[in-house]
Amino acid sequence: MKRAEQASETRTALIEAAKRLFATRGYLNTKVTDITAEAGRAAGSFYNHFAGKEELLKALLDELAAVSDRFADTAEHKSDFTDPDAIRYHVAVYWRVHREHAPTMLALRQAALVSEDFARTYERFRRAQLEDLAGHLAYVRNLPASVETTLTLMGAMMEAPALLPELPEEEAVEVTTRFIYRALNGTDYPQQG
Amino acid sequence: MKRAEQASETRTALIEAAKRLFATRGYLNTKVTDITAEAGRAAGSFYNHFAGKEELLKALLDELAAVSDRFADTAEHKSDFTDPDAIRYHVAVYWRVHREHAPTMLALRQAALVSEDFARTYERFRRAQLEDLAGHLAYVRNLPASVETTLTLMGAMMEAPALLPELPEEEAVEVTTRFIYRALNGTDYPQQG
DNA sequence: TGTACATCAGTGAACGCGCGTTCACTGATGTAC
DNA sequence: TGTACATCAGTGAACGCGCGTTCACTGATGTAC
Repeated sequence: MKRAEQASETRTALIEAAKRLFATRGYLNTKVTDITAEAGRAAGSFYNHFAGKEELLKALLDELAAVSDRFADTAEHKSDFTDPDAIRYHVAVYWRVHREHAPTMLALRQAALVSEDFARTYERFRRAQLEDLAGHLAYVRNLPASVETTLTLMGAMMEAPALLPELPEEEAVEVTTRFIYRALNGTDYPQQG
Repeated sequence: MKRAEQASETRTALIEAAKRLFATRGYLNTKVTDITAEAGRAAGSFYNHFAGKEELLKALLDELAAVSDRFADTAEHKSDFTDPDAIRYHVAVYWRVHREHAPTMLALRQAALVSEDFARTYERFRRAQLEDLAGHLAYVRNLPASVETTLTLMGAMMEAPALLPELPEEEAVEVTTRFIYRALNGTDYPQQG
């Protein structure tokens, strides 16, 4: 095997091992040596690839940023939040990104607790999230509060499908959408037809 | 000064110091020696009063439980969540308890990340919270989802005032109430009559 | 009330565990000629 | 193609820092007589 391949295989193995461990026992509870053990490498090997656990997390965040951008770009999506479909689309995308990258998100949230630096990063992610939603509220006639405040509350609700693990994905997205729709518009879904 | 007084004064000083530090730098970031330093005592003194940082947190949780019970008992409150006042009352109580005990709640959430034991405690708190709300949903005719699911979403929204630090308390409670009212009932507030 | 001893809160230096990180070493891959 | 040397990924024992926890000591309060 070529050296470069070898190195990149180990790097990937470390990242995947880290994700598995972050998902099961959390970022703060995972030691560097846990990661190397899970990846089947020697402890020292870790430092050939990352300066420390923080740097590994930064690598995970880079992955995540790439994916988010991809989503943001593609979407030729409905804008009007008086239309349930427009809300549902955003809830679904948000949920899929977060579920796919659950270990990274969880690690980021935990890292933010003990590191100013990651706290800022987390805040930046949240803001970007909200800005994406901001434009869509302009269509709504009868918001429950100011745009800024409504955004904050709505942003919190976007996490809701994660709280409903016992429901099938589609249903979790649907009830979250309906909850948000009602809160934004002050009515239930419009009659079909 | 009597011995018992002396001991209880030190104990209190340690608890108050811990709360201050938990609030500013978080539970996980606070070391036992930080607490003793903040309280102006020697490091060893801590262990005359608590077996460790965990035991101190348990003492804080006992305080919190006492307060919560007191609130639960007193309240001869409105039950019908088709009435905005009933929702507002719950949002306000929840918010006041959480704000007053913010350092404890934050510590509990952080401790839950690294300890199974505290994770269970946190879950018990959350459940108790939801059960208190459950009875009130029976009045609502047109819930956005099943009672169980609606409860979960509503429970998440109860945290909302904490996300709105720039608003005065009353306003934060009000917008949260309105958001929840709409989501539950599928209409805006009823016309005043 | 006074004296002698016991108890106990508080002290802080020292100990030791856990874990992150280093580093001398190995063996395989790459390069020069 | 072959040989000699250089480079580099990976290894794991060992080192050392940070911090939780202990413990012998001090001095003040409590108790016995």
